Amino acid sequence: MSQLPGAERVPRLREAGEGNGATRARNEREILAAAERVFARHGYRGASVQAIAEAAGLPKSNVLYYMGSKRGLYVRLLERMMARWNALLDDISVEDDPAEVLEAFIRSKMQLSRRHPEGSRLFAAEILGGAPFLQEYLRGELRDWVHARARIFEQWAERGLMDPVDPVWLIFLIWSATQHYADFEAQVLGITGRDTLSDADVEEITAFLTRVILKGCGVRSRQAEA
Amino acid sequence: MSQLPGAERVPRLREAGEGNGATRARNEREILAAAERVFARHGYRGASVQAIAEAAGLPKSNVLYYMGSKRGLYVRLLERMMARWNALLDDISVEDDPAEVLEAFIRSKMQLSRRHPEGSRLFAAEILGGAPFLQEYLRGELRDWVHARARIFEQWAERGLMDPVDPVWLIFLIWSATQHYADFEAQVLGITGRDTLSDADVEEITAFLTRVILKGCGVRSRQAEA
DNA sequence: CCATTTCTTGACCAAGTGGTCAGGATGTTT
DNA sequence: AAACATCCTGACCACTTGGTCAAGAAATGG
Repeated sequence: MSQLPGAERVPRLREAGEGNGATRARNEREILAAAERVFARHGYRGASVQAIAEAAGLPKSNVLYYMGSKRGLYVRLLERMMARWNALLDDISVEDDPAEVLEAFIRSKMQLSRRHPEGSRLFAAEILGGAPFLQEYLRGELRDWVHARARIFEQWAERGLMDPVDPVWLIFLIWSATQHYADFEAQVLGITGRDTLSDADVEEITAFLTRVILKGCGVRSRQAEA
Repeated sequence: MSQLPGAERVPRLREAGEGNGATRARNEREILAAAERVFARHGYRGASVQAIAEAAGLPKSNVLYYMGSKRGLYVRLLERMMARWNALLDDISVEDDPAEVLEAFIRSKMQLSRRHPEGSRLFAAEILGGAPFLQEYLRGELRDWVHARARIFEQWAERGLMDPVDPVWLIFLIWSATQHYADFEAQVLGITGRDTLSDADVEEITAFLTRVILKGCGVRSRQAEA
């Protein structure tokens, strides 16, 4: 009795000339992208596998076939985002120029937010909810990452290349200011009355942030040490 | 058949000496507080009336009796938060001292995030999800609020009291930097290795932000105009 | 005292949840 | 063509969802 009408088989049309295992890759990509959107928008609890499946244009069972479970899918997305994160500003040294490094930091963080706004928001939603899946990462890897860079900022300050500001607060300042344009995009667009941020806008914001933050920290640019 | 055992009436104990209508007030307060926590943590979709009821220590039906619907409850919380928002930096003029005003702005925004972290996160979750309930507010009221203040910053710049930075980006910078400590609390605590931020921490952060941002914008303090 | 209004809450409902599974479709190898 | 592995998906399951409702409990007013 519970047979839906019109449920006869409609064979999935396949883009011409991809008989190989490319289907799997394409479907996975599609699912990950769709899931990133849905999780970012509604959080872990608020997202439904059904919604993700619809966004990816696949049946729910298929999504679960590829990804195993909702939780597994979510974790995989977080890991992908963390990998992008870790690639940021990976090698700096006391010998580098503070102005260059800080500008590169601001710029690359800004571009991460711009290139992966959904991933950025996914991460934000996870933290907002108390970081149930990322506790370990925050207290481990990321903490080390921060303190390694903080140490370098301190050494720069000691050498008189910038003001002796607290380097951890400085990192948070840069994170928050750049993250803002992904996470609060709806607010930024609403207030500025645009419907997207252009490349030129992003460039302008980057320049603004670089200028204010570098000046605010008294960074002396391109000078040899005494 | 579906009768749970142990479901006999357990009369709700009532705090001594509050026979009046104080019960209603107290229950409402309890529900709003619980709902703010749950919505902040899980977003609108991810929050369940059941979870809110449990957090408030009331049966689900009672929550719905007081609040009408999940949506109504959510909207009421948003409105409460917007009211707190609007009270911020309500009257400033070109005649005021930029340094004082900007510091007051940073300080009061910081304290809003500190005093109402759940409300802050609730707001963040709403924006993160594309601001489905706040579109109008963002494009109306809040936009006007921002542009009114932006105009004043511009006039200060014209009078040489600060650098000619884009005032809207400046407001976003202050918002994001302060908001960060509520919204990303889990991250801040994880990285700094604390389990709460003390008043002293907040004071230190406020001082840091004030110093960097004011210096970064070249704000000249307490000077009469030419 | 009774009458009326306001509160309170378990039972219930249709719809949606994450996840399983059987069985057919498709692809690959021989 | 036969054999085997992989892929795909509708039907189904137990459970949760937001919301309604009726029946009773308390408070209030005369």
